[in-house]
Amino acid sequence: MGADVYQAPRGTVDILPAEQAYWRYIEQKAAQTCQLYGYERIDTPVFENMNLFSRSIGERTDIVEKEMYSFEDKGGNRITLRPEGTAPVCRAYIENGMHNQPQPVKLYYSASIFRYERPQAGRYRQHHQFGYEVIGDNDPALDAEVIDMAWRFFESLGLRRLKLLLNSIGCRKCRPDYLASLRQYYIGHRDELCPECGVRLEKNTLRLLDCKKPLCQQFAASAPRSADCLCPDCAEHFNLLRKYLQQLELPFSVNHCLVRGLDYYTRTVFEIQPQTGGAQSTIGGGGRYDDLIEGLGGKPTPALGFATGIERIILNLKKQQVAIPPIPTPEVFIAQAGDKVKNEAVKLASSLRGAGIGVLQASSSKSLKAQLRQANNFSAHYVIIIGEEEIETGTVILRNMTTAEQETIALTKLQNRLQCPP
RNA sequence: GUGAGUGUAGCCCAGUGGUCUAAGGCGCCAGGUUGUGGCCCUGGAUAUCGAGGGUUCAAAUCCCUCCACUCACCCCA
Repeated sequence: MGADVYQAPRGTVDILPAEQAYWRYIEQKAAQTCQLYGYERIDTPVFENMNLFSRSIGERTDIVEKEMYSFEDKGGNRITLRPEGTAPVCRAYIENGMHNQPQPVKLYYSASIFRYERPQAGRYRQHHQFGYEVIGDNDPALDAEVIDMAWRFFESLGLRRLKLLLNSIGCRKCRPDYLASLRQYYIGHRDELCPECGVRLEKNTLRLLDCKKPLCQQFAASAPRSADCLCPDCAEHFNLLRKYLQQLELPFSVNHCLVRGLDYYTRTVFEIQPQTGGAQSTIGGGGRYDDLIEGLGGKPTPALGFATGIERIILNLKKQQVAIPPIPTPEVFIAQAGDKVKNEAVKLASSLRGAGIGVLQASSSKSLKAQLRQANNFSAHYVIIIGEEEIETGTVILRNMTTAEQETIALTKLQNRLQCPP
């Protein structure tokens, strides 16, 4: 690479003006949805102490083992750029004594997430997640609400043809027994598994279930199912959740191979995916993490949440050709005829802006023809033409760029005319 | 981290060893008479052909290394 060629680091992108309409659209829908369900926004630091993530996500997950951006700062602290959003929110909940607030506490965030991965479409080293957490209540109706909210959010964006996958992976009481029987089952097929699954068998038994190799999928299909091995409390919780989801007419399907990559999940896990899509198709997912807050040093506190990747949402909005409202630009353009009137043009622009009217100014060196072309390129609806003749009579020419009609109008009436067009 | 593909102006792309001091389209800029856009016409600017090195009389075209992107694995949003 040339010594003086600068490019954005691998896996990062500039979000250019042309893309911003998507971001603003999603941001706005997210905030609306959150308000509808009673969530308040929280912003946590971009970096945290490393052990917050290794303890919460799981020491032996891929995220912690090989994907974190970690470094030592000048004070010798082990720092990590946040690789997910839930643990920081839980840390903030504990640190700020939010258990003293009325429970549950409902928080949402929209934040940059950092993971050192090999970039692909829909996968970046810096990406953005919108997520929300409801902390301090174990009511399965809240699980249903969290899922319903995610679904409603995607619908409000105009995304269609999504599918909702659901599973329950039990709690610390019943999961060990389930994992033991799963392990037992897979040990019986050890020699037939793919090499990766051989490793998973030792390292992360649950993940055996979502291997994509056809043969491994056959084993997964007849493997013991977590939902069949729940303790009475978890079974009741899962039953109620499904009942509520049916009430809400959410088209979920229980997928017993659905497990998630972070260790803190308990009971409910779910994912939302487009019906067609490549490898990184999941646009959002979440679940319950009833032990996480306690694990981070808080009081035992049930909680659950959801997160979605903005870049993947945009990918799908484009794929489904959803029309996005454009970001408004100034409607008025001031052109000047002759260079002696620049002073007046500058004053006029400022006074209109002071009245809340968006204004662009023409480049003074351009011909009037070029200024009009410039106005057209910027999609101005009105062009104000100001020249020496106009200044003498205290008027301007107001040209409507859509109808190509124009009139001479007194300067004193201009503002009113632009604010209340006939 | 593994495997495969790709990389020519702001964008889309032609070009597979000499006629390439690189073609076309979009976009941009300017003109088509004196103070008026969009269509049309004419003209113009913009490319160290991803970077570095090598082979050759000759390289955008062949080889090597690196960088980036895309796809799959892996993982996940």
